[in-house]
Amino acid sequence: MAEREVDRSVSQTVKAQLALRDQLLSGSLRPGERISELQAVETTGASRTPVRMALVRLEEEGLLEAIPSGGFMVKAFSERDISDSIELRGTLEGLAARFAAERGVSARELEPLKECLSAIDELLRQVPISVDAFSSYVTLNARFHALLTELSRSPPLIRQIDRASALPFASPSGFVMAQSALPEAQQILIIGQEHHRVVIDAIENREGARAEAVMREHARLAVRNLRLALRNRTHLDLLPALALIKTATD
Amino acid sequence: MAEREVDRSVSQTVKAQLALRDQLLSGSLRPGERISELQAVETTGASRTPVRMALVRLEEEGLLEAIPSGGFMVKAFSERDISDSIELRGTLEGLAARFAAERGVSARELEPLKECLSAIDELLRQVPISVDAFSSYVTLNARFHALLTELSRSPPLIRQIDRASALPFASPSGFVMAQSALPEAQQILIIGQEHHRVVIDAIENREGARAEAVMREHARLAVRNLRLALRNRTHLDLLPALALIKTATD
DNA sequence: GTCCCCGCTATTGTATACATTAAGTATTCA
DNA sequence: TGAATACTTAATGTATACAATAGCGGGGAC
Repeated sequence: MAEREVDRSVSQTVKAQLALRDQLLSGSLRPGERISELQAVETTGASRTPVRMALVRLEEEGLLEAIPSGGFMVKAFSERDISDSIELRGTLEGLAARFAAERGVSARELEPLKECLSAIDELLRQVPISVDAFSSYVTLNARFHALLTELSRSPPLIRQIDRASALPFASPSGFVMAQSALPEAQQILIIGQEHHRVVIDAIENREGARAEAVMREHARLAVRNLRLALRNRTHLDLLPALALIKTATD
Repeated sequence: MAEREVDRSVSQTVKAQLALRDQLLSGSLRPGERISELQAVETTGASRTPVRMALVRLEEEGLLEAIPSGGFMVKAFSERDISDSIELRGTLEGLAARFAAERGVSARELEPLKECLSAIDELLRQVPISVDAFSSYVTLNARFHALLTELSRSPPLIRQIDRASALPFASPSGFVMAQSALPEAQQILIIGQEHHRVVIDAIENREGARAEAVMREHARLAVRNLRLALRNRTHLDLLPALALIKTATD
């Protein structure tokens, strides 16, 4: 094994998993396509054992599907699969927000959330918003949702939300990008930001039901958002995750 | 490899996974305990590769936890972890019930649900209920919940509910058993059965909100149920899954 | 006597060889 | 000529050998 370059800073399994996920989300591998272990070995640089572990993990993650006769194929999703996933995630986040409100959260714990909020406000002042600002928005929004989830203090719930978000298309923030040039885009971001504000307020005032309701509404907004994006396919290239959507023939 | 008996009817990976899960739920392996690959190889009869695949799957399933320095340990759960898991599952089932109601379900699809309902009614007529009848109840109840989940016609949601149920303690039916001899037991089963009846009615009448609400209430009943069971520990041996609960010192 | 360092051992992470099965192709028979 | 069967091949499933690392124990020095 002279020529195999081995990077020992991360495990081969993790390296393979990241590489394969990249390939999946970038669209190098088409939905329904069978994934070849040997090919994966070549493209990832790891050997078969770590590659197989990565494949198992990606299957559990929901990006791959086991073929009964052996091996794995790239999973394909319908538009409804995706909108359901968004709603599902919203439902779980609603539960997290309710837990946070009911169980109580100190002002100190809410601080990072509020910082996120302000930072997003800052970005949204730009009209129309630039691509760079969008990129920052996506990061900040993801951070906001992650922090909110943490406030539930419920490891099983946090874990489950992570899994529901693992399918990257379930990330509401992602879809926004697809329509950055649409006139409705900015408006949608502003409504979403309003939701963020309300959920913090509800948690501060220990209004569990209100906190839950607004997060579910937030997800419904994201679903409308997705529909809009799919009707205006011009910017879909900004959404690598959508490579996993089934083609029209399905 | 003369003496290793190989059963070719199922894959070694699946065999190892089932065997290890058995060990976890039966309490042979204690929470927090590190799991030895070599030992697992001996007890399962599979070789290291399939054992490792099984360990990865069990980690994704939530029964094991990866140790940073390598290997896996048996995950430990607090009482709140478990009650949160039940509520989480109820929330997802509520969404499934709502989807079923909103998207419409034919009378023919509801038939199996109603059969389950009647069968459970039959069992509950026994007062007090026998251990055998309990066992049947658990099976039927699980079937009812699975069928209900299917009605949502949402693969991502079904998948997620399966995962939330994968932690077996999250199965509301399980906890009932722990208190089969308690005076409150029968009453709880009867209330649960009433919930089942209501959710079917709500789905038939396309009342999404009502269908969702009753499933969430159903989960809250299961949580009360769990608390009751834990206060009356005499029958905990009926609940192997609870072997995973952290001991009092945690 | 205690603390630190070195080396050993046990266990995991990785690579690869071997077994088995499924799919594709060619050949033969009807 | 078409269909069925057998053979070949390429892939996955399994087992095991090898490498690296972390934890532990002993010994030495301060």
